[in-house]
Amino acid sequence: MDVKSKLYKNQGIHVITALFTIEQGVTKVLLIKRKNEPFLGDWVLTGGALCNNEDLEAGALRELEEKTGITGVEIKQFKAFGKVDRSPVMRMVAVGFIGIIDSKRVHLLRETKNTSNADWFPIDKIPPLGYDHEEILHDAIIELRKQIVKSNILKSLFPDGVTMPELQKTYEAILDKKFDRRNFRKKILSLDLISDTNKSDKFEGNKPAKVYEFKKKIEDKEIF
Amino acid sequence: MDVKSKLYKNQGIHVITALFTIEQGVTKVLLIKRKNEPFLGDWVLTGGALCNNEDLEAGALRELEEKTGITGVEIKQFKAFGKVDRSPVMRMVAVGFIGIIDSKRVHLLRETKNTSNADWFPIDKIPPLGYDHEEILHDAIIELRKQIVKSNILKSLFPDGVTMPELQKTYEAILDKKFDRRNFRKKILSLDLISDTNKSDKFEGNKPAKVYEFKKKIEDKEIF
DNA sequence: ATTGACAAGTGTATTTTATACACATTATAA
DNA sequence: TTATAATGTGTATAAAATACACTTGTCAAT
Repeated sequence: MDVKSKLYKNQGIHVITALFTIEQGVTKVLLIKRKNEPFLGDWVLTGGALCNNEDLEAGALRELEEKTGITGVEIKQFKAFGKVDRSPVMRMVAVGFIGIIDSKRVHLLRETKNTSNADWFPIDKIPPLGYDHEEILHDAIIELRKQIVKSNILKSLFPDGVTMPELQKTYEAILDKKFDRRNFRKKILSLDLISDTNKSDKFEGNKPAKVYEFKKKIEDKEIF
Repeated sequence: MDVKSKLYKNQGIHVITALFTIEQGVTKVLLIKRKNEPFLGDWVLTGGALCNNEDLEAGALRELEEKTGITGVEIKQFKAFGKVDRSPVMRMVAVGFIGIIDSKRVHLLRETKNTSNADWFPIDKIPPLGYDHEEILHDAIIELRKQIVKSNILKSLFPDGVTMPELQKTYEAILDKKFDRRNFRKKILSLDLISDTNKSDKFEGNKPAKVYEFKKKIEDKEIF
C-alpha cells in the first residue's frame, strides 16, 4: 500500500439532522446529550455514523428514531460538512438534514428518552455544541427559513391540516417577523404550497378557521 | 470488532465537480474519460477520492487541477449523493460541486490533457456516464440555473469584466430562454450581482459596451 | 467630412403584483 | 339578545414587471 492510497483510508460519514419544532411561538431544535466519547456530556444535534447498507436519508431517519423514538418525519438534505478536524477520532464528513415536527409529539419524545438526555432548545438559546454542530445548526436555521417559502417542509408540523392563523404564527416564529393578516393570506396562497380542504377547525368561542393542507408535491417556480 | 461496527467500515468520500462553460451560446460541461476500473472507458464528471488532509472544496479543486490543469475556479458545493450502490468498489458518498469557467481557457485545457481524455459536452448531448454522474449532472444543471440569479458564480466566467450583451447571451444559454434587452438590463441590475466599472470593451465597428464586474460578496435577499 | 450600418444605451406607458388599511362574519357566553 | 373575540374578505394605492421605440457611438466606405 503506497502513501497516497493511505490518505484515503479511515474515512466515514455522519448523518446529522437538525430537527425543529415550534412551541408557543418559539422555534426550538432537538439536542442530545452525548453519552460517549468524543464530546462526552456535550449537547449535539441528532445523528451518527452512516451504515453501509442504507441511503443517506434513511441513515438520518434511523438515527433520529434510535436516539429519540421519533418516526414519520420528512427531512431534507441541505449541505455536507467536511472540515478536516471536525471529528477528533477519524476523518468524518457530515451530511446535514433539516426537519420539523408537530409539537404535540414532544411528550412522546419525553417519555421515550432515558434520563433527560434529549431536549428542545430555543434557537436563540443554544448551549455550546460538540463537533461542528454549531456551524451545522447555523446553516440549518438559514436553510429552514428558505425552505418554508418554497417547499412543503412544514407538512410534518401539520400532518392533520393547518389554519391561516396557525400558519402565520409559524412563519412569524421561524422568520422572526410580523405580518399583516390579510396580506399574509394572499402571499402564502400565491406560493402555491397549500390547498383548501372543506373542513373547519374546532371552535373556541370565535369564528372557526378554515383548514388547509400542504400539497404532496410543490412544483418549481420560474427562475428569472 | 462486533457486527455493527463493521457496518461503518470501508467508507469513503468522493468530491465531484460539474464544471461548465459557454461556447457560442451553448452550455457545456467538462467530462473525463476514465482510464481505470471501475467504469473504465466511461465518461464521468471531474472528481475523485477526498484526501484526509484536505477540506471538501480543496479536494474538489485538487482533482480539477490534477485531471485538467485548470486552476483559479470558484466552485460551490450543492448536494451530497449517497445511494448505497453508487460505487461498485466500496461505500462512497459523493459531495457535488458546480463551477463555470471562462471559455478562453478551453484551449489551455486541450493542450494540457493527454490523449483527448477530457472534453466539453453540450448539456443536451451527454453520453452515458459512469457512477451516478448522470444524476449528479442533472442536479448540477438545476443548481447552476438557480445560482446565476442569486450568487456571483459567473465571476469565474468573466474574470476581466463583462458587458450587458455578453451577460444576456450567457443567461439565455444557461436558462434556455430569450430576454428583451432593455428589461434584462433592469432585472440583472436589480439583482445586485454586478457593479459598474468605468471601462468600455473593445470596439468592433459599433458602439462600445460598458463593462461590469461581479461583486466579491453578494448579500442575502429578504425571504418572504 | 459625410453617410450608412451595426450594435449599444436609454425612457415611458401599461399591466401586474405588493402593500396598507377597515369592515363584515361566525362562533361562544352572559 | 347582546357583547366579545378571532376569522374572513375587499379595495385603494404604491411599487415592480413588462411591453415596446427611439437615440447614441463607433467603424468603414465614399
